[in-house]
Amino acid sequence: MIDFKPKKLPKQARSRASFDAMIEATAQLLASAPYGELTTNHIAERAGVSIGTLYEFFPNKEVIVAVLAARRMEKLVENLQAALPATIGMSPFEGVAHILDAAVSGMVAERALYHALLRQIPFVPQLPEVRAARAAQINFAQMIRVRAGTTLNLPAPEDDAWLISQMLNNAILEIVFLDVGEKARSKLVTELARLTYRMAVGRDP
Amino acid sequence: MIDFKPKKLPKQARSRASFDAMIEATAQLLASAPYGELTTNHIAERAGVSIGTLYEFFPNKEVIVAVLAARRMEKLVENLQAALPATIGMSPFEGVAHILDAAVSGMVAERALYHALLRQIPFVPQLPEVRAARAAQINFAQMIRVRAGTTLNLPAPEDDAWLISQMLNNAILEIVFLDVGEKARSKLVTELARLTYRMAVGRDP
Amino acid sequence: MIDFKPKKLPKQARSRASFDAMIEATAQLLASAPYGELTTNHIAERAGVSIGTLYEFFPNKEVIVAVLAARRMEKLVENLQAALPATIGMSPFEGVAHILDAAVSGMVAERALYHALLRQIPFVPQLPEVRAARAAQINFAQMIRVRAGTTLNLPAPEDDAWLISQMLNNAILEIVFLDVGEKARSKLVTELARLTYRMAVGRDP
Amino acid sequence: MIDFKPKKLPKQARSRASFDAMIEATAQLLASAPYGELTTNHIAERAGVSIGTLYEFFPNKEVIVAVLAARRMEKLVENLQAALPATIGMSPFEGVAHILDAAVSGMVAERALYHALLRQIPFVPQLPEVRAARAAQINFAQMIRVRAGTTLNLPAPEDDAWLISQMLNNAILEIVFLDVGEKARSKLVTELARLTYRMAVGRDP
DNA sequence: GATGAATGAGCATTCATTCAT
DNA sequence: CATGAATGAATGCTCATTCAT
Repeated sequence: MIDFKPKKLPKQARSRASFDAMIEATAQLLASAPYGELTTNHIAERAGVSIGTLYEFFPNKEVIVAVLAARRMEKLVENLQAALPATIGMSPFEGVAHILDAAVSGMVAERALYHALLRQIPFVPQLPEVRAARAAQINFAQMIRVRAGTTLNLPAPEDDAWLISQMLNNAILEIVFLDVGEKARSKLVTELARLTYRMAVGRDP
Repeated sequence: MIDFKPKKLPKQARSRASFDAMIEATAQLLASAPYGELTTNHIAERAGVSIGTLYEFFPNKEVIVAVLAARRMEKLVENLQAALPATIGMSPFEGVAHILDAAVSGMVAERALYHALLRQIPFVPQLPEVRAARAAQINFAQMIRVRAGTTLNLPAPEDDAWLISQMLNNAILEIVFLDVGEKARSKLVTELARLTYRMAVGRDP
Repeated sequence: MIDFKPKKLPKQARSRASFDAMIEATAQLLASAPYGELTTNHIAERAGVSIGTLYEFFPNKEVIVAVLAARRMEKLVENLQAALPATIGMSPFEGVAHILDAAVSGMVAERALYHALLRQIPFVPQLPEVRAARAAQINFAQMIRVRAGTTLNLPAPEDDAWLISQMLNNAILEIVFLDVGEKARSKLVTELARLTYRMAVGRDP
Repeated sequence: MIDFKPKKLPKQARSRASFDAMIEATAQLLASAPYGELTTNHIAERAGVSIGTLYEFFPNKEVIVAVLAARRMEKLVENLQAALPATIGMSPFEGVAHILDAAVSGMVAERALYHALLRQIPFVPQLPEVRAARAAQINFAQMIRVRAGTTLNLPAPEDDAWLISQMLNNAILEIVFLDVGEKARSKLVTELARLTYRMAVGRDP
């Protein structure tokens, strides 16, 4: 397996700035052109560093993308964890909606980037950070159980859980990728929560 | 927008054979290596024609891929239409399961190809034939109404239909991409049908 | 082991010209600058072909050099074989001198090239054609036996033969590399023949 | 001509250590990979100093190699001079063998390094220290005259001396480069001495 | 003295595409 | 219709060297 780790981590302030500039340059480029057009020279140019500097920090192009993906995913997970406490007093349905909204909100601002990252780059979905984020997003059982009194009703728990998590992950992405206003998106999230509740419990909330 | 049409369509038998050979060579190559490694020279070589001949038929690489995608998607739609009559006497739940199974079965044999096509190539999901196939696959309302007596129960019909279709499309793909045996896949399809029924009707079948 | 074979051999006249142009461009460049400064782009430019054409024929830089070395070495062997018949009526001493002269004469015109090839490029001495040429050059026993009546007098035949062949090969090269006139070089060749006779027979011719 | 001198010579103990570390790091690297793969960054890393420090002492890469070559050659000359006294009571043949053995023994332990230095690096053979070492090694006349009573018998003294010295130098190197045991090498040295005696005197010792 | 981040010219190599035959 | 030699812009990456700290 390939090791998706940077060559060296920046220690000094100057390095840190260059490192971040390269990551963010990559984010910008991926948001505006397909992965196939991403080149290390463009990244360096956009970041305002020389190509040599880029290779001081990253052993190859894939690692830059991997680090970028990992960063965004970690931020996403933090968002979700930050959103959890607020669900304490909510009904299961409201709780799910709240979490889904957090996931969607965390990505809409960089729709194009997430599309490139998660739908065009072969190795990104395999990255541990990406898998962790998917897992965090779709622990719907936990979301629904937050409010006691509601029992899950899954005839084939393993399969159902896997299917629902796949569907939620993809639905979240599709909602994110959609080019609509804030309000329409919000409505979709609410409906997604209701459909999720139906899938999990077998009746309307 | 780019025009994803071949330069000229083959009329004579010999041309037809070359044309098909190139399309199928592309399918083989995409099934065994990521899109980024697909080259026109390899396609021509694998197809047993010269690179010059390739450019007689196709204006550029993207069009070959687009034609391949369109072909596969059209075949998929035909599969689905062929599966419809058999659902006449079935319950809604059985009908949905039958259609979903037809969709999955139509793709498993070329899992890797469909993965490359639908998850790695930026422009493929936008192709009209691909959109048509998605639409055909997920007209779940039609599937369920096939059997009279069951009423759909969608509080926000537009949004719910869109969401369910997205989830079904992606779930079908995830099931296809999964590396498991025939039996496990079949069980997943059945469960997917149940979850779909729950989403659409609000209770178990 | 690496395969030092060209990608494809030129068949048509046009190809042949390009192929030869690249080999000879390499010879010119190696004659005027050390191996470390040899670049494929320079070779292509000097040969008047594009860099793409170069890689049509050669899989990498080393192979071009290997083909060049093989060509020169084969020519050298032909030279030696052509020089053999003339030694028939000669004394052993004269015969050796004649062969050595053929070897030296075959290289002086491209002194610098042979220096780069045989003294600076790690893999060249291992090439089969180079080894064959060394073997052909120094079969001194055969040279001396050409004239009957003279018996070799080697106390440790194996070691002595190896040592004499090494010394002859290197002496030939040193004479070739020397920047002196035709006459001085010729005198050195004659003396080398005498010393060789002494080594092999143990007395003056 | 390029000046193969270090920028500044180390005066203090600490500098001295760094200087030596860099030279010896270069020796190690050259012994394990061809000259083309030698980089200043690797030298600094292996020596445990920063790349900046390297350029405090050496103006460029070539000079490091030149200093290394000079060091080794000077050591070789010292070896030879140390070996001379022992030849006083020997026969000419024994004396030559003794000196040749000293030359060979001085290099075998670092075969690969001497090969890189003397056969792969364009400028090394031109260095004054290298030329001096070659001269010291092959003053065979002196070796043979050490023992009175033997007269050299060289018809063309100048040419013969030059030729014999070239042949000896190269034969020594070939024996050094050879991958054989101590015993076989020793036998070759003895035979080389005999052949040398034959060349110089015209008969067996 | 010493450091090491930064540089950028330059290298080997690829590949979509053209066009003379 | 078909060929395949030829193109050359562009890519990922290296490494000798500099210079602000």
